[in-house]
Amino acid sequence: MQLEQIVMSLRDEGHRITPQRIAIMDYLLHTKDHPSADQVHSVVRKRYPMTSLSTVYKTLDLLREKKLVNEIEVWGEARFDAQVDEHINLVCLNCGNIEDIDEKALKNIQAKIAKKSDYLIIKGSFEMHGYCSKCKTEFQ
Amino acid sequence: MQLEQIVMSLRDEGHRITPQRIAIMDYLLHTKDHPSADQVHSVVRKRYPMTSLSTVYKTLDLLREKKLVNEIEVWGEARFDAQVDEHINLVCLNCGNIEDIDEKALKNIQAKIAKKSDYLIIKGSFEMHGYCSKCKTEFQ
DNA sequence: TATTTATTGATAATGATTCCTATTAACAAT
DNA sequence: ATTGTTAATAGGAATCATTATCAATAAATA
Ligand SMILES: [Mn+2]
Ligand SMILES: [Mn+2]
Ligand SMILES: [Zn+2]
Ligand SMILES: [Zn+2]
Repeated sequence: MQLEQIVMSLRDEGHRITPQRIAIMDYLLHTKDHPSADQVHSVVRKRYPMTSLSTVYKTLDLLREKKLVNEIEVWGEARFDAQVDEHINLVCLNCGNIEDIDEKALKNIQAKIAKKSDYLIIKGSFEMHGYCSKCKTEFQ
Repeated sequence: MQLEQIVMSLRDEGHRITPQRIAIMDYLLHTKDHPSADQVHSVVRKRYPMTSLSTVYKTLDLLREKKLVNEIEVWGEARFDAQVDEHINLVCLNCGNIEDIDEKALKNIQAKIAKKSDYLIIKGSFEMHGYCSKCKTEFQ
């Protein structure tokens, strides 16, 4: 997804385009990190020092509503993922680094569950926890 | 797992067996709910009014360390699951109810990922979010 | 029964997130 | 280009689940 398209679709829906929103969206679109709200704030601040943490939270909310970012929780903290296609997040129990893994078998499982269960399924979230390549030696 | 076995194993490791711990373990072993710490506290209190929330938190921590309960996060709140075998938790987006689904294909996927990735995998957690049978009519 | 010390309970501290509100600024209309 | 409307922002307070602190209590063991 391109920044320009997102900007246009937001404008279409009557949202205003602000430098803060552009800065936040631009960062999310170009990082493979899965940053927390605070990390987003720190990074965006370097270029646009007038951005407040409140605004970061509200912008992330807006982007989540528009399904432009995905939100996952790690250790009681929200982490944001610009990759919105269904995938598996590998979370490092030591450093908190998150890596994406695509696994097509996921879709099959989800479809099966959706049929089997009484629930009206909206979305799935699959995480695996362990130690990343950098950390696993420390914990052998 | 039986209460008696758990009690013995805790005692073996030098932990003291208190009425509070027994009450908490007993409740978790016999419910299919996925209660929050606060819910555990409320329920246990009816039988053992001398149980504090602090103790509930500390006991849940202990049980998690011993891998006797599993912890998942829903809406920034921890929920505890006495079912520790790998399974899928269906979370209702409206009422917060959680239902278990067994899916043997999960193990295959996890094994595959463990090989494919650089991570040393410790555990997986798979959730699906939607509306339960009671709530889905309201949201059509 | 006395001793040891893990556990408890009450409450303060923490920290991520949400709420509040005066001020600012995007943008449509003039 | 200017104005008016009102969405958006900044920043500080409030919220609330969880963790930390520590004096009092009670399991375990001899
Ligand atoms: Mn991801
Ligand atoms: Mn479960
Ligand atoms: Zn790591
Ligand atoms: Zn429901």
